[in-house]
Amino acid sequence: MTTIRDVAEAAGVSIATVSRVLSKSNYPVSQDTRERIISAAKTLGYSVNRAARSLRTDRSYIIGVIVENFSSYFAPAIIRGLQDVLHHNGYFCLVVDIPWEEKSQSKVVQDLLGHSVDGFIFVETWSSVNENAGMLSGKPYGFVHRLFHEPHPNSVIPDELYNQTLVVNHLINMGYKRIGYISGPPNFFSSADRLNAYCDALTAAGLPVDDSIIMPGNWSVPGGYKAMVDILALPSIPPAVVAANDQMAFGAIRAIQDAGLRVPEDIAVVGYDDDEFAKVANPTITTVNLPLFEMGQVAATNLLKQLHGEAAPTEETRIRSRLIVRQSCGSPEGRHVLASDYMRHDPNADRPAGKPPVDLNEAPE
Amino acid sequence: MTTIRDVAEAAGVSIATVSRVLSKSNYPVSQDTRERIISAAKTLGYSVNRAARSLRTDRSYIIGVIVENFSSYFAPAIIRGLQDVLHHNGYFCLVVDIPWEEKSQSKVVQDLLGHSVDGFIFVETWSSVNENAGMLSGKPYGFVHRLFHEPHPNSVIPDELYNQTLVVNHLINMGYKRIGYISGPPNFFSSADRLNAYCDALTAAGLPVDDSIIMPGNWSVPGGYKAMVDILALPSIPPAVVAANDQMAFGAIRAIQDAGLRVPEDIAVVGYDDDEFAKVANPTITTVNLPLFEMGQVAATNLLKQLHGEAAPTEETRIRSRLIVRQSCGSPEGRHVLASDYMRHDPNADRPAGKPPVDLNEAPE
DNA sequence: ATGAAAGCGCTAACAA
DNA sequence: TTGTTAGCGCTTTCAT
Repeated sequence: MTTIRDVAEAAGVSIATVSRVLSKSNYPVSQDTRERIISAAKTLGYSVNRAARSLRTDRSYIIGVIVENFSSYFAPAIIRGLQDVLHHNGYFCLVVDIPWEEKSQSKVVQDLLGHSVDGFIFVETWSSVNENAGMLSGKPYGFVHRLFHEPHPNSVIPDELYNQTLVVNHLINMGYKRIGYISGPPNFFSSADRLNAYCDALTAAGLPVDDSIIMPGNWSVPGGYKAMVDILALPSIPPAVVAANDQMAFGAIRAIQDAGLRVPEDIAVVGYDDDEFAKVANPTITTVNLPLFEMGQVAATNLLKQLHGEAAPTEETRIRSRLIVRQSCGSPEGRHVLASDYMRHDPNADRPAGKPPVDLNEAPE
Repeated sequence: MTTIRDVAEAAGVSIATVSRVLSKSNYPVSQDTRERIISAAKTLGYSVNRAARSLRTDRSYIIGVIVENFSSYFAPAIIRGLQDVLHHNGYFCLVVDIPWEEKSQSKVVQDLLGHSVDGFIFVETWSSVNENAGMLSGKPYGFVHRLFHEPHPNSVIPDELYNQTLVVNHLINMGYKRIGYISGPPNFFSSADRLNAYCDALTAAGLPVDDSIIMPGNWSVPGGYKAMVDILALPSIPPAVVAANDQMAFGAIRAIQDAGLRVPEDIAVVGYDDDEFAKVANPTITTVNLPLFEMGQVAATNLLKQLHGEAAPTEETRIRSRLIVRQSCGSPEGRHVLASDYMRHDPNADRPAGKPPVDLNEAPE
């Protein structure tokens, strides 16, 4: 490995000067020497030894990211959002996937502190770190996609009220007067938020809230199926149903079809999340996307601000989504959005502009 | 932060002795002092400063994990497998999600080298690092789930031949004599492997290989749908079809049902991957799982061996899967496996033994 | 504007 | 078995 000494020698200056240039301190260095140093560093392929820098400055440019389970639907996109911001600011992420227990969590925090991480981000973590901020030894931290517990000022979550209103209003605007609801399980705060948004949207539109067409679900496909079966057994079936997530919408659609009815002609259905179920269901599901990537970006930005000395946020940050109109709601603009347009592993999705697309039927390179 | 000095003082010994104990060197230290040191470290909440250790030993206990896109279906499970092994051996992962370009890849490698990573693991990376191993400056490395290119001795991949044979043989054992095939796109090496396995399995069973019932697909739901439409247009429709992945099986099933036929009664269908499509399709899909977690574990184990001085593997490591019998093949043991048994975000999946299950309808804690 | 040198916390070579 | 000490590569204070 080439060190700062090699560069100094090559440029004919002292290591102090090299450090001043390469560590981007704003200490004055003459333009001439600066250029000599930079070019010497480049030709030698110099790259700073972070361990040495970290030892000296007590800053590592590493952020500890602690995740409950990043095989979850949510975590990978959130972490990509985090890294998108963090990498652009010179930080790396030590990502740790921890099991549920409290104990292993504090052990991981200890170990990360040993690595001199500059801060922590907790993704989807269920347990009570928020109450134990002390163990983070003063390092800044934040949460993304908190699922339970009280609101925490340092956390970034979806704007459930706004998002759910978006899709309920879409049905209202289409002229539906009776709209059923399949809710999430009660212990998730998002269940309550979404249900409230549904009720408020109806009320705001002058429509009555009818408890008998609000069915409890549990986020799952079969949960949606069962809830829909119950709705179909009602004396008067609502012509439109909002499911609190896409999986339940998927189950509900199947229940409707199994009963010999059509979606959206007989009953319109909408979901929430914009996950794969929404894209490949038949019909494809009108929904609202979960802004996971953006949530990660914002959480990272918040942390960066704290690292630059700003105060931590005093309120939760809520991120808004957008409506995605497909077939299941029956509205005209969604008719063309077929499942057959969807390819999950499309290597061309997210491809940076200007890059040649990958032809799935051609050998690469 | 407490340092080795504080511990030495508290235990009444020199820092060298503390280091000998706490760094787990096998240098002889009397049992008595050893215990005093350990207890002092514990009461002081001491945790080694990795930057200092790393600077001194040139080992960081950090592995650089470079991923093409870890929002993919494959990456998260692989990385969990990596971490499962790595964490148990005291290593952390610096996970970096890089865009497609060659240039950003070598920059990331540079930066990771600056962090003194002890090794590299490339997950799903498409570009040609394997040809540029030089830039890793001699650090050990390995690949997981290579998608293209020539075989690389340091890579861990699914045993495509074994796995595909597993599911084809299941159909053969059920008595099917004519079995169609929907293949993956030609540029993936797994497409060729799976197709070969299908042909070999038929031949081994004394069945003819009929090119007219082998249709090209492209991994996607609509690709499977279209391929199946073509099969259904044949003068003689095979009573069973193997799709090279679950998404295409999902599309094929829908095509069959749209044609007014039943799965599995009229046509049996099997897939490959055991992804969500296999679990929620109607009927649920008989398939073979992709051993992603295990692949991660094995790759990590291989790297660990190299770090301990063993030679790198001289052949690709191929990991075997297991057959998962569900409804779509019509075999009796799969009949009870309903989509309604499936909950994607089941917080109780993978829960360590002895841990209380999470009740989705109860508030946590 | 530049250089000399101290020292971050640790490990390991050498001394006792 | 234990202690003393050099030095890993870097940043930063103090001199010049």
